[in-house]
Amino acid sequence: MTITQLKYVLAIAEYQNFTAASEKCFVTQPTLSMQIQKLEEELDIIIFNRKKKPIQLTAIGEKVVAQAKIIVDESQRIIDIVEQQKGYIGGDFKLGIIPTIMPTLLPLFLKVFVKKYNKVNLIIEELTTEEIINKLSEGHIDAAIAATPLENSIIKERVLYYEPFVGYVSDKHRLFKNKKITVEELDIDDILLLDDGHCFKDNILNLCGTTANNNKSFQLQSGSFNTLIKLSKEGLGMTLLPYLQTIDLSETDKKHLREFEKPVPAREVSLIYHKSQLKMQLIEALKATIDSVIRGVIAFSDVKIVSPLQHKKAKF
Amino acid sequence: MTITQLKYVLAIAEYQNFTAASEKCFVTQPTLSMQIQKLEEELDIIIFNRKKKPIQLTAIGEKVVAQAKIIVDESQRIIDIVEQQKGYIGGDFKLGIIPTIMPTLLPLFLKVFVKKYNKVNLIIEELTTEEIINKLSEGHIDAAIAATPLENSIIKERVLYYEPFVGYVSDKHRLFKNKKITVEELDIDDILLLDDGHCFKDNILNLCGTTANNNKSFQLQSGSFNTLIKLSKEGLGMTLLPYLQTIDLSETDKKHLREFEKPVPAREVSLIYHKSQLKMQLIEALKATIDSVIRGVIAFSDVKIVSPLQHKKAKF
DNA sequence: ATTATTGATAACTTTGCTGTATTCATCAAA
DNA sequence: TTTGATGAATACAGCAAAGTTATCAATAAT
Repeated sequence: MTITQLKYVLAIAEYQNFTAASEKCFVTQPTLSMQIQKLEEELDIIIFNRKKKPIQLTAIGEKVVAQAKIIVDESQRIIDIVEQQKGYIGGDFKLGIIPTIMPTLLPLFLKVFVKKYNKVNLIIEELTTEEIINKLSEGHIDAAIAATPLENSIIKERVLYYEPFVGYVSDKHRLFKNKKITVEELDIDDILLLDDGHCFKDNILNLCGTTANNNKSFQLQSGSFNTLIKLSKEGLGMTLLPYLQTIDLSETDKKHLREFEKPVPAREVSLIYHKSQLKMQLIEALKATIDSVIRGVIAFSDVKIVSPLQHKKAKF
Repeated sequence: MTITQLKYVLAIAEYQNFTAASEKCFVTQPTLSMQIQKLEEELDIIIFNRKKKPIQLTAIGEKVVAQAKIIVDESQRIIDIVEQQKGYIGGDFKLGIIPTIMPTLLPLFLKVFVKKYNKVNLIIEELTTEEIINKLSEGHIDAAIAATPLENSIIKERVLYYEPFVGYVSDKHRLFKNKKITVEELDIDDILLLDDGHCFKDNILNLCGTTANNNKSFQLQSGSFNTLIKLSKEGLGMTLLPYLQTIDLSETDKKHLREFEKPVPAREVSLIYHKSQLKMQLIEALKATIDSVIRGVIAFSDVKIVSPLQHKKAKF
């Protein structure tokens, strides 16, 4: 049994296809066939049921794959440990970021980070929370930035900051006259929301304690806050923005912003990574960088955390 | 990096000698030299300091060895998992037992166990608690039976039974007239003890709350309970026996036994194994066997646990 | 100074992984 | 039923890498 064989097993289990897996492993398909056969013979078991299309794991195959993941992870870690000891911060670092954080947070830390850690090849991908969870567990990304808590046992979370929600209210809106707004004054039916799939939408639904928005006069969802702001100006309702989205608005737009009364509802934004804690020194370096830049932008204050998990309020 | 290389690293780290390690790995010494060099080159570190005699681990070598242990353990486990899934209970099983348990417990379960699990090649070794801890952590034995708790973080414990202490009192002794005895009546200075190194001796010292026995009129220690009994008969004091030692005594000897008042002081006897939980199915099988035979011999009752750790009373 | 011990090196053998080419099995469509 | 497409297994050759034997070099012990 070799680590290479175990990596092959994991690749095949993931792609459910020898040929596709072989490409990802940078070997030919017969190589995989042979190595899997050897491993199956050595352990005297059958890992894959090739009869089914696509190929399936046998019951025992499932267990072998689970253990193989541990072994491969731990063997990756030995390199990690060595580099940490050498004090070297470098190599590829794949980071996923959810769409509602990406455009506002990235400009804040990117320049600082790549300058400080110029040996790191940072690869950033915009992903939904769901995609992030999948890619983290498969090891396709090393870490991600998302709204938390996720309550996922394979993922570890390190809180970066709490980002308050801010109301954007058109001058025709009933709340425009108020200097500050409260959660109780919100009416889910006149709040413009992002597309399904954005966890920021779920944040707001949770904030309002609503599960569905059936009794709305129109159904209109957008993937961009700019669109929501424009629609709001047209008098189609108000919207809620995460704080970082508001700092670059024009002065005229800023007149439409309404902060919440304390405790201000906020989302928790965290750096998340696989529990196996690979690339920890890179993750620590990234967290330190973001911590340092965010300190000048968001002041910690009296906030009330709203969970991104659908229909669930965060316990705090 | 291969699992084989990591095994070589572990062997060399353990024996601090390439030649000795090579024998244990069933390869020649140059093989080890070359493979270690390859690994060191791949990781771009030096694992062993060959200048010193015997060879020493470098700082980073220590970390690599620790991680290598994890990887090798986990890769061993994959075989374990497969066999468990196949429902196969077999293979070598190396069991250590402390001297004060060995002669009394072994006859109780050995026959039953080897008959039921005839595919298992049981290898039993009489070892002190200290030797057991060393051998367990090095992986030289799979499990052991000893007095617990040990409070060792790499060792897991499964309690088998609580074995009461029983006094053996000669007819000239001041306690002979009593039907039952109490801890308070004991005088450490007239109790005959086993050799140093036997944890049963430490049990008794803890029981009496004594750290040393300086003010004794004579120094006489033995490695066998039979000797202690004989000396006791000579009027040289009383002694304490673990319950299982008493059931095979002659009828005359039994007249000298004095049970304790409840709560009866007792030692906790456990099946212990490495926290990595290799060979779990065998360990479970052994525990089940011992559980079944011990039930007819020791009735659980009101006991007070005495710790085997020197100068430390067990919290319960 | 001599001998013993022990790790490194060199030359050579053997094992076995990998790639190319091909075959085989399965399933779906004609 | 035949045919074609897809995807895994097989055959075989080439080569990289692990292993062995023999020997050297360095250090420690007598």
